[in-house]
Amino acid sequence: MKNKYLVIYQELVEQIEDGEYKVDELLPSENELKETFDTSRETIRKALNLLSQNGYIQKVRGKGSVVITRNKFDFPVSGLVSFKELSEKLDQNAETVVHDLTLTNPSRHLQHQLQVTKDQEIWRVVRARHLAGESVILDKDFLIKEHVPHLTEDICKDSIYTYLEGELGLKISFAKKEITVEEPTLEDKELLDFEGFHNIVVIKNYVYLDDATLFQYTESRHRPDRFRFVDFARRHQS
Amino acid sequence: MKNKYLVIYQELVEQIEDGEYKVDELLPSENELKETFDTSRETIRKALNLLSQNGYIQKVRGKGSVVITRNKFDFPVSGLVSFKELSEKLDQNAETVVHDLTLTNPSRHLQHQLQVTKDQEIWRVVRARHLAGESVILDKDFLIKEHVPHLTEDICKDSIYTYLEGELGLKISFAKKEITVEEPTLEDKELLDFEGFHNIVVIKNYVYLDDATLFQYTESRHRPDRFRFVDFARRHQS
DNA sequence: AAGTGGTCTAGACCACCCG
DNA sequence: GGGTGGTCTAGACCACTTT
Repeated sequence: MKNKYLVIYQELVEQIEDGEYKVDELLPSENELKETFDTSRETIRKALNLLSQNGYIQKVRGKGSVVITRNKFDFPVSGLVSFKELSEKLDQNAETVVHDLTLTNPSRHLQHQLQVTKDQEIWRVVRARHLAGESVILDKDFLIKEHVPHLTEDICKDSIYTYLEGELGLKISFAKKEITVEEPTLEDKELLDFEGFHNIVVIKNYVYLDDATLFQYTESRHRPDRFRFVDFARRHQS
Repeated sequence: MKNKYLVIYQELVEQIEDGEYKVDELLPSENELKETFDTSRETIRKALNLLSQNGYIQKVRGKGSVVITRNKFDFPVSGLVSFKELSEKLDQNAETVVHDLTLTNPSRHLQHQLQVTKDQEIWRVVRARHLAGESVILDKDFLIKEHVPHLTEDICKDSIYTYLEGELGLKISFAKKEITVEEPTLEDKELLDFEGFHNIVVIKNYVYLDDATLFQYTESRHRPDRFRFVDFARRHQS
């Protein structure tokens, strides 16, 4: 509990989710909130901007902050979410099978994607994700060894992210994501239950650390029926 | 040219894109920028936060603002982009065929999606988008007549967004987007050049106005080879 | 006219990084 | 220790909506 504006943000999120402020209602004005939280208006505005960015409110000039609908199906695939968090949200029987966990030198393609030289060692992790008894997602992770000296099958079966952020204290700050639909490869057909599906959804992720260094490249290959992406785009200035 | 922080933002974007600041280099510090732009630090910070949100820089505590790579293929499909802007970016021969432009009463499904009653009239617009001579995208737009009294084929052939924002002065503020992969419908097969493709990428858009009212529901149906989505996700606080 | 959010200012203290 | 970005403050003026 440090940052005032974060505390205020969390407090307001809770109140909205508890239904204390309903959809289409107005939040108290910034001046009122300033008083109730005993702070300055700019700090209140920081908290409100967070609410706005995360899809809780829409600010309207001259009126106030309107509470808006978060879609029912609004689970946050948008942004950075690991399979572990995701399967917990979806509340399904989830299992992970590790097919490969090796140290290699990067191919030319990977050298380019990860911006490394051919002499830097790279972890290659291939995992199949099972939901409701079917193998539906193939995750291929490539991590720069320099940042991740150790990696075991147990870590990969659980969640690499949890390990990186928890044990290693690495701070992941942002990711660039590219989504395309492609023909399945032989590897896809081998490791996934494909049953007559003709395409595969490929999500390429470039993951950056807090200090702006690129350290991981991931391909997450989804059977099309098990793919859904939700995005929340706010219009900014030109 | 009004908002100081926007002017500063645009100035810095230009300098970065012109290569005055290169990838992995630091921008001048906030205090220096404060002086050069003759303003306060908070205003500089507002501009820098915009740069950060739009993927130009990564701020590192104790060091400065690092310029980061925008991928070469980084055309902004992320966020709200109309077909017109998109085809201009891609620099292809683009054409739009209007297949339907009618006023109807909403089906039960649409009543739900648009949150309207069955008595409110709705524009139904169906357009096929042609790129390089092939019909590859099917756009189905549903607009609430209350907000858009007039609509002509010419407007639809050009860009509905341009008309709404330009002529009508409507301000679009944000959209919720959902991407899935589905089986093509008969309509898809009729109106698109499908040639052996087995899936279709469906992008459902819920578009909101400045005052937080929902006014449009759109389905954009892409042939899989013509679909690509780029996202830039920043990790925020818990 | 009163109230709302949007912008801008000048100053302060802090946590962090680096030489 | 000096510089950096992160947070917070108290106050000001503006554009907009509502009564």
